[in-house]
Amino acid sequence: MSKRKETSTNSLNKAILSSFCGVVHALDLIGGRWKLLILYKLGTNRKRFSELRDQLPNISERMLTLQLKELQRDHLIKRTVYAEVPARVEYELTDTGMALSPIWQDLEKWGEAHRKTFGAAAATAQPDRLNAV
Amino acid sequence: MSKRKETSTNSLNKAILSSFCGVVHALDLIGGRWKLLILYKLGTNRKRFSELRDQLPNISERMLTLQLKELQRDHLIKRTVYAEVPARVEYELTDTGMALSPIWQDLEKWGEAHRKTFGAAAATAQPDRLNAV
DNA sequence: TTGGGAACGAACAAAAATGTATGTCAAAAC
DNA sequence: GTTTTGACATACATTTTTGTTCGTTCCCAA
Repeated sequence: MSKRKETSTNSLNKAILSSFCGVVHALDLIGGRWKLLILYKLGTNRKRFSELRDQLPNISERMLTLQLKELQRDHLIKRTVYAEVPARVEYELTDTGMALSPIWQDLEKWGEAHRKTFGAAAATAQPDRLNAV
Repeated sequence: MSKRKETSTNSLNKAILSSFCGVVHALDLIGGRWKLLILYKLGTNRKRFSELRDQLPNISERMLTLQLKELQRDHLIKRTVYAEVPARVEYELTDTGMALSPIWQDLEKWGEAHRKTFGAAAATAQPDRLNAV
């Protein structure tokens, strides 16, 4: 989120791919470690910063802040500040964010099925090196 | 893919989240810059290494190799080597990989719709800093 | 006997993502 | 006047991902 080099091949590839394929664009918006989880938590009802922090295992405040800011920038969530002291801030899904919901429900099913079939071992198992025909 | 530090908070978080939520597990498998694109290219029919390389804008051979290896490890694609000279290798989706297809078709729609609505400007626009109530 | 193409592997370098520690702000409670 | 609280900001360190360059192998064809 901070310092980037806009001219790196890395950045350029990202932009190219993102403009050329909707899926990649989508992944850009919801990718990363925490975003889908945050959206998921907000799926049912609006939550405040501290609630999210407490419900997301191990997230640091910095990460939460960054992700929320990006999600807001990309119009997936809406942020509301209440002028109280100490401040209270609430987050909720936008319509665009809600539109994702059926998709990650399917993805959830697929992911669970995959895990049940292949187990955690899949993460370390090596593929056959040669299966010639 | 190469040297990791299995004990870092980073790695641990990844593992924790992945085991606790199917969506995160799924994102683990199809995330990254190229994987969904590769799956997409293989969606219609099996392709060989060089075809993929030529059809993916700007991908390096190394990246393609790495991604293919991981996809194979995770049972999303199947690799077949023909004992010819020079070697010919073909890749195709497994059933698990195919099962993803409806999902990324929805994701594609969502991504396109998002881009049309918010445009490329979304990537640089800043959210309102304060919208007190 | 050199040269070629296909599909990689290895060493290295750059960039991006993630995590840690500490500081800020306002006003109200003590 | 010191402390407390929620929601961050800032500086910095670490880890992971992505990209670059070169080398390798196999046999056959020129």
